[in-house]
Amino acid sequence: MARRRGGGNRPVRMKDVAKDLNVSVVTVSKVLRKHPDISPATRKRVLKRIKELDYQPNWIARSLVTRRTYIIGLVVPDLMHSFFAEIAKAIAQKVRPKGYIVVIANSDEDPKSERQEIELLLARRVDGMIVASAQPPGQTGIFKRIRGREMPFVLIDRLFPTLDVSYVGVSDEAIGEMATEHLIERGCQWIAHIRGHQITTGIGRLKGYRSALERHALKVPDRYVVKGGYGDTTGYDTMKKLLRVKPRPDGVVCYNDPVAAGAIKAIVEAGLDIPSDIAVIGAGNVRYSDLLRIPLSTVDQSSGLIGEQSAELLLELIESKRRPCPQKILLSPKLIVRDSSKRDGF
Amino acid sequence: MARRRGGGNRPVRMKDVAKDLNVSVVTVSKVLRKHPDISPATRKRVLKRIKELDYQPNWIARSLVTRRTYIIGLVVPDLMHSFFAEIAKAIAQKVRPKGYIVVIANSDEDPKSERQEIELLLARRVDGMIVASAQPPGQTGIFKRIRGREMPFVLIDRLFPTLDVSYVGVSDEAIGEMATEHLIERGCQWIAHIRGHQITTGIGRLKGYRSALERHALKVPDRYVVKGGYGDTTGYDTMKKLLRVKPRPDGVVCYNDPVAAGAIKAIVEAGLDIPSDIAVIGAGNVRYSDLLRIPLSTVDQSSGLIGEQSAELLLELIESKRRPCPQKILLSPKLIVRDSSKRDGF
DNA sequence: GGCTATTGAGTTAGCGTTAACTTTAAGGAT
DNA sequence: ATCCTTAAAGTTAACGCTAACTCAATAGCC
Repeated sequence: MARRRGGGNRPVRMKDVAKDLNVSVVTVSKVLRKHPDISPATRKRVLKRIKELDYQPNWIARSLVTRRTYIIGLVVPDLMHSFFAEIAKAIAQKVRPKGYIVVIANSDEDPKSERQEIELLLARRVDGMIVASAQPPGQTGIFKRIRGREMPFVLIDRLFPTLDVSYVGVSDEAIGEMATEHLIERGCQWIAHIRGHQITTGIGRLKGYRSALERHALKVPDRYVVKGGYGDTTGYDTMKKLLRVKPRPDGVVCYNDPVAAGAIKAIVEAGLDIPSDIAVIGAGNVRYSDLLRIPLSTVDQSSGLIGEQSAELLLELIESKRRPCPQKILLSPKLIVRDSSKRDGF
Repeated sequence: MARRRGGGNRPVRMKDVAKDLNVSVVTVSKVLRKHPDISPATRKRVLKRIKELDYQPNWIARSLVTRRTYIIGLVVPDLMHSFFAEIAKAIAQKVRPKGYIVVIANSDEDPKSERQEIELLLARRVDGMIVASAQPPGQTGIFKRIRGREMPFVLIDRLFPTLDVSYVGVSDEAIGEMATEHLIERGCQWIAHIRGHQITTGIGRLKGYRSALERHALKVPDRYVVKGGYGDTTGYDTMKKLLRVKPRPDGVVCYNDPVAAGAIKAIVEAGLDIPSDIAVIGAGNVRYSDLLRIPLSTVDQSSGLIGEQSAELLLELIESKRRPCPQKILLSPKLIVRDSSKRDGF
């Protein structure tokens, strides 16, 4: 009994292509998959008919059989941060030629919401995932769950050292060190640090900040290190607090560029000059960083490269039969000096 | 004959849940779909077993039967423009509770690449699409194709007036008018305009710019209107050209904020003061706009609202049996005055 | 008590494709 | 002529799920 829902003209199926050609569905399927079975003559006939009917293979049906969705999940903490937007773009560009599409999930820096997003992607049976995680350092449960499902995945930006998984990012310690080192060279003595939350990147950069100070035998009390968030508003608020610390800081290493942008606003509003009173440096080399009130010195994390490399790694994990060993790729940060730190050294 | 590929422990299926419970697969399916057939007792037993086995329904198989993918395609010209990133975020947030995921495709402002992305989404049989199109005004072929496929879709940001489709955005003419009007009020006489390319938004804003000038009986020669691109670099270059126009413009209406940011850079580099020498206004109220070198006046396009509304519209199109009529929603722009235009009027 | 609803299941038949196997016909070697 | 190989198809049975239908048992009614 023909059972046909909805009145509309349904999409063309292989069956339709095969019918007037007097070939079987399998023949059409084989043509599409470039199976060597088919003779050039038949292939040509089939291809012609496919074009005539504007046939497009049904990915869903195909997925059901092959167990491949050709969907890649990307989980980021904040798509509006151009750092992640650029990564997303690079990933999509990299995987597109191979037929993959990218689903982007936002966690809003919330560990729980991130876990939900990941669960959803698991349920959707994506072929692999790339995750910039907002989980606190110890919390690796969700990653173990991903691995339990035998789902290929690559972590980016935020490293979980105890976990043996593929990773692409820059060394956060190097970032913190490079930024701090730069301010020291520029003659800053009382260098403050607006740090991120308890996630790995925040800790790494703090560590780098400390080790740079130590190497130069600079003693800076703990009150110069304050917790900020990830955005400009928190950067603004935190900087205001820092301005009351005595002696006043003459340099600030910010967790990232948005925070730095907020900090700059606070400093300018206080009537102070950047960089002569206070030098500022951020991280991430966010778009517009050089268009800010005071062009912002920053440490570049080469987001495009992170996207590309992670996509490459993931594709390898997905497409190779024998799962390759997890690989950790550490890219090196790059110092970009703009006005916000351009002051004479000693 | 059992035919089982790959050694691994395959995901749990309905069959597995049903087996030791002595119920049929359909019963399990009905429980999951909240079908009223099932008694509370059976439902409970099934739910318990589902949890025990950590069963997750297979979306692919479900899609094949229901002809619904619960995937929504979003096509934007540039994900790195925070205007679009915010829209993307808002859309994802809106549709997530209903079980949809969002696939983001970047067209890079290239009409051809946009068409390819749309074709891909069609082939993937997404449930609906939201498109901020980069097609030139006349080119509506691709939209007709989408409609031919009976695929629900909503245009955003860029309107194609000749097309009878759903749309959400702000009136570009209103944007251009509001921005220009503002500069006139602030006493600018020689107001230049850096316009976008030949896409609808560019034309609309130009029109608004012209009608505002007209209403105030201001005669501004055509050489004050120059074509820019969409980004800061082109804004920078174009502004440099504008600075050589005599008499020098004392106000610039920029196509969008990135262009304005570039223009600001050029003006400042030329040793001129903003806003006393030249007032600048952009459009889009991009993140960081108030953190720019000179905090940028702008016309807000309420990107979040665009995302929300378009998602709502699309869901209606998808979920209602009888396709509702195309609806055009025009949001009103909002003037945001910051330093770049804060000068005394006449 | 016989007849008709109602409840709570189960049966059957796909959805559109592919993997694995089978078939047919032609060609070549012996 | 017989056997074996190969090329070029076709057949069959899933993939995991749901829609539509069927069925049995209980309940309700006069």
